[in-house]
Amino acid sequence: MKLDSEHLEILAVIVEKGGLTEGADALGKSQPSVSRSMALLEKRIGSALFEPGRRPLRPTELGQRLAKLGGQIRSANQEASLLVRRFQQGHAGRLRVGGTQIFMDGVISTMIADFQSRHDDVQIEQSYGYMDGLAAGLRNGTLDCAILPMPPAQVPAEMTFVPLLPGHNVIACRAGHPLTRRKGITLADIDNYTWIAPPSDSPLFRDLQRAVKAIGRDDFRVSFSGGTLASIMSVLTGSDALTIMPYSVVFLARRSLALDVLPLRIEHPDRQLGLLTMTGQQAPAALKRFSEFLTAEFHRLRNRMDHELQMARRRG
Amino acid sequence: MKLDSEHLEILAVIVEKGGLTEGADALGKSQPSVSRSMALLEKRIGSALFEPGRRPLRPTELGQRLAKLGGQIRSANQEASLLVRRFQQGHAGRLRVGGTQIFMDGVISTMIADFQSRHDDVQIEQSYGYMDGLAAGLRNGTLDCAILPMPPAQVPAEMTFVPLLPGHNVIACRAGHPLTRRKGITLADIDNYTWIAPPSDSPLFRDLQRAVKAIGRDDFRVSFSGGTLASIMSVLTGSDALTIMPYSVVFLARRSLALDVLPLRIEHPDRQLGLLTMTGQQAPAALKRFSEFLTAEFHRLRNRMDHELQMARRRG
DNA sequence: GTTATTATATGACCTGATGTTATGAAGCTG
DNA sequence: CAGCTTCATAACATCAGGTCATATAATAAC
Repeated sequence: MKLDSEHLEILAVIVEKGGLTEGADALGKSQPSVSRSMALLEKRIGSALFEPGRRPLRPTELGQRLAKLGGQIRSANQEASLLVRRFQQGHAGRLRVGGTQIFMDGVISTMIADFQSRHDDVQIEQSYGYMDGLAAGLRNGTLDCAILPMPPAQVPAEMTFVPLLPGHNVIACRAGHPLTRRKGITLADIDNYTWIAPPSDSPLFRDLQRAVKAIGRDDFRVSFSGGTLASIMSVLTGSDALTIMPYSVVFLARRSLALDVLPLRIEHPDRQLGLLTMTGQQAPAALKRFSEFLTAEFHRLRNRMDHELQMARRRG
Repeated sequence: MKLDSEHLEILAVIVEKGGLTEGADALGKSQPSVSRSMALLEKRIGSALFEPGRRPLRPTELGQRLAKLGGQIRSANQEASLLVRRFQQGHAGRLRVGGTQIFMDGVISTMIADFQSRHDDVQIEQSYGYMDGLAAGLRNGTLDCAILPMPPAQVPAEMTFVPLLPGHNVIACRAGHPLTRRKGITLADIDNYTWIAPPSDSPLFRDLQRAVKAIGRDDFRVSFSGGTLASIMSVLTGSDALTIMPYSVVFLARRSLALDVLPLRIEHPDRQLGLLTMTGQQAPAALKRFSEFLTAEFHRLRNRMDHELQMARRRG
């Protein structure tokens, strides 16, 4: 025989509050309603839950013990309500975030760390990919959002793109690199150094090809390839090799690594680094939070980058 | 917002079984019923519990977590059902047993120990009293049963008395007492020894008075009084004092103490030691068990006492 | 791709639990 | 014993939740 959990919860409150009337109050129900629920429960189990003929209603031994179980049920139920609320407010949940490797590793991951320290119950599943894969992930529901560089004109119809930062690539090198001491850098200067290549299927790699071509060369010497950001940084700071990177990545990495940027403008399509999501789809609330958080963080990041730019101009 | 515990339980089963249809089966409900319950829950919380457009229904992150809480509720509920069943079968519960001191201490307490070793969840609250107090306790519901000597004719109308043993008192002394070596014991013989008096308000004390009077004396010397069974036994075995006691108490005590019984018949009203309960009242199931248990135990006790009587007759 | 199969959702209907207010009965208190 | 408090009951309305029949949609099979 299955008991009604609701009945047990009511019982728990009555016993806790010390009386049917007070219990009804605490439950926000009318006294007769509660009374009848208990009568029904007693009828079901065929035993008394309360000592008969006692006016401040006192539980029997059985009533007492069932009330305890009712209390367990009650607290589980309350926790469930709480959980729902937190999910809806985005304080809990799962967020599947996809993005391009270098940018995720160099910029987003520290922001995710910040985000999680404020929303400790949001579980983030990160994955890597480029535009096509990420879009597919969004479409088939295995991703909640994607962070990637994108020409605003190419945003798929059913998706929304929130730009976060201009997609500005630079040529990076170790601090103190010989080229940083030159005033005017020439083709020949650059030609003396090898390149660290980003993954060969990445847009960054194509950017590198394009940039080199724009400088007037068809090929370039690759001294290191196939690594993720961590390896690239190690090679970069430990050698005179050059690489191409989003400026934001260099900017942030400079806080802990000795890096520098060559004063050379690189041509590439007008892209924005931003957040891509499915448009109509009802998004998890945590996504909204995450999106707002990223927007704010990138706003700050931009300010800091602009500020540094001012300083650099003043200096030279 | 309060969620329906029933819904959470259903969710738990669905998630556990891996599908709505299987879950409905496991719950013994129809598939549409379960489907609608989930639809209702989703509507209430305003979020999806299952990934949309997945045929073997798969829970969302929120659904997964709520299901876990539903599982907790479910197991508490099941435990409640179990508890009720055990109560009804008398394997659990509380039994308030009252009785006369000497008899409770000397006979019933060991039986209670036996009973509890078989019904480990029955909690026994023992109290002492004599007829009037015990009857009052039964009437006002502070006692579930009483164990006491009673003349069958005096059983109150609203109560039921189950005789367990003839209320046969004897004069006890230490083993090896001088009187046990005599063939015919005379008044004068007894007069040489002092008495250990049972509590002065006990029927046993009145029995002692009556017995002494029947022998032809009006008074008797009391060397010890006011003790419970344990003290009485100590004094009895450590001195030549005599006392009056139910034979059953002496019989059982002899297993571990050096006691003997004087071959003197004591006159007293025709009483039965037995179990007194309220008649109509719906008794706790544990009481029925206890009553049956006592009946069986006393049956065995009687057989053993009879057997010893046979042996004693044969010997002398 | 089309069909078959299986899984889930929906409609129509009925029962029963639960909410309400008004009121009666019974224990507790002074 | 009077009066207060506490609980139970009656009468009624509403809605959750049970059923079966059936539609729809995802997956599997061909």
